[in-house]
Amino acid sequence: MTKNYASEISSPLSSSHEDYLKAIYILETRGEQVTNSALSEYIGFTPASATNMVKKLAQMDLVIYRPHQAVALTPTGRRVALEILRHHRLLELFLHKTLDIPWDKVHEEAERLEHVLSEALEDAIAASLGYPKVDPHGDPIPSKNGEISHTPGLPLSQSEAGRAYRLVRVLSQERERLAYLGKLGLHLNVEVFLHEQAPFDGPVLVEVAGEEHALAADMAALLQVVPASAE
Amino acid sequence: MTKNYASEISSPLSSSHEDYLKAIYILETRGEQVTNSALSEYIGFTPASATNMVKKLAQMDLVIYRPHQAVALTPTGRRVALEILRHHRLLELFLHKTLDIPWDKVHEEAERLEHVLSEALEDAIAASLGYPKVDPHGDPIPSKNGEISHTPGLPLSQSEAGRAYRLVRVLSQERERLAYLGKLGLHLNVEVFLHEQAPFDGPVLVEVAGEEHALAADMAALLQVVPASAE
DNA sequence: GATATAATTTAGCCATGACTAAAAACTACG
DNA sequence: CGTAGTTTTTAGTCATGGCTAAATTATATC
Repeated sequence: MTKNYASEISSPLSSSHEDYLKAIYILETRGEQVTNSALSEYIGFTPASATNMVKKLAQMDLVIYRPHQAVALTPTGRRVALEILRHHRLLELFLHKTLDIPWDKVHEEAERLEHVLSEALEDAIAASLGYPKVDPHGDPIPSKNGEISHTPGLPLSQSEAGRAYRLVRVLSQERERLAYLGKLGLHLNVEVFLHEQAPFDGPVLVEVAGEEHALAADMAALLQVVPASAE
Repeated sequence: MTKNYASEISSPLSSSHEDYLKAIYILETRGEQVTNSALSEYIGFTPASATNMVKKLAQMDLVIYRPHQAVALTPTGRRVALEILRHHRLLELFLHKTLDIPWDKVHEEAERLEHVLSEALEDAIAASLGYPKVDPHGDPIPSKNGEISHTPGLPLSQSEAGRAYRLVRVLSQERERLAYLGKLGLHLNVEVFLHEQAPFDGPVLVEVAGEEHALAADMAALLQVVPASAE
């Protein structure tokens, strides 16, 4: 299991370590405080287990932990998290483009593969895809040295009606949700026309590839779009 | 970690379980008795650890274990071993053909990936490669229902001099050895002309792509060839 | 067939990373 | 500002799968 972590890391990290760091990273980017309960709920283990692991990560200088406080990644911890995220998103795109795995299935596959991806394989995959910037859901792929771009786009639910947009990101990894969107033709980079946004968080009427569909408001909130005219 | 094991298997298997079963399978195919020491040496753990695991595998009806006797796979155990071997060899070929990973590096990569390959991914890979029969070293790929073919071919070291042969299999996974062979142009299916086999296990003089090379006898013994004229 | 040597197994230890249950510490409200 | 309720931590358990050291069993030789 060849790893690429910042050379500062002494002990090798298990998949568990990596999963926790990735989870903390993702929760951090949501802007919320990474409380113990948020973390434990996200990773699907008990709060006691989360505390336990967080303390270990703190000993390795991957997170900053003060009892009863929100956890935070250290720079090194963030590097590790971003490397795993890079693995994950490169794998998602690779599986999608090279093996035609549908976008609603790539997440769970990548979830397991990301921990056993060598440096060499990561590079080969990135090269074979032409050093891509986003995965099949529009999530940005961190660069090899831990930089990550901000994807532009606003929620469809907050966009002006009567205009055309391009779908640039879907903020969900849920299989059923993605499968549903896919069936409507709502793939990445597809053009959608926003007919109407019903008030009081009512359904959103969109047209995709000539067909009209009504989307639940919270579904539309997950669809990040840019005006279709833009570039 | 979606698994494909014969439905008879109750508890899920860890990578360790799978590694042991694969090791036992490989040792069995070598014809030798799978003693505890042979097994422990092959997998690189202590004999005590091997005994321990073999007893667990016996409880799961994956191997037959009688103290102080050679271990043997049960039909179910063989199915599991063959499935992992299928994963391994499909992955080797996939990495080699799709990502241009050299044949001397694919083994160690596949070694980690084979345990986290889902059924769906296995199928997708097999399909994308056109349901191949052998991996980049000429090792046969077990079929989905656990059949495995016998590769024809005889050791180059035992072949008649003055004739042309085609390399159909290399019986080694050692990185350096494979890298060396690759440098000489000795890849799978390449044509070689056997000039001379020096007596008393002396070097073997071969011609590959116009160049002549002297191979150590034990190296030549690992090269399985068929007469070049054959089909 | 006794005994030396080699192989195998047993017994017991350790780290990992999950868990439950109970204790402790925060928060918020009356 | 004290107490109820929630969150977090602690303490201790368990299974896993390595390990070492010691006991046992097989084997092989005289």
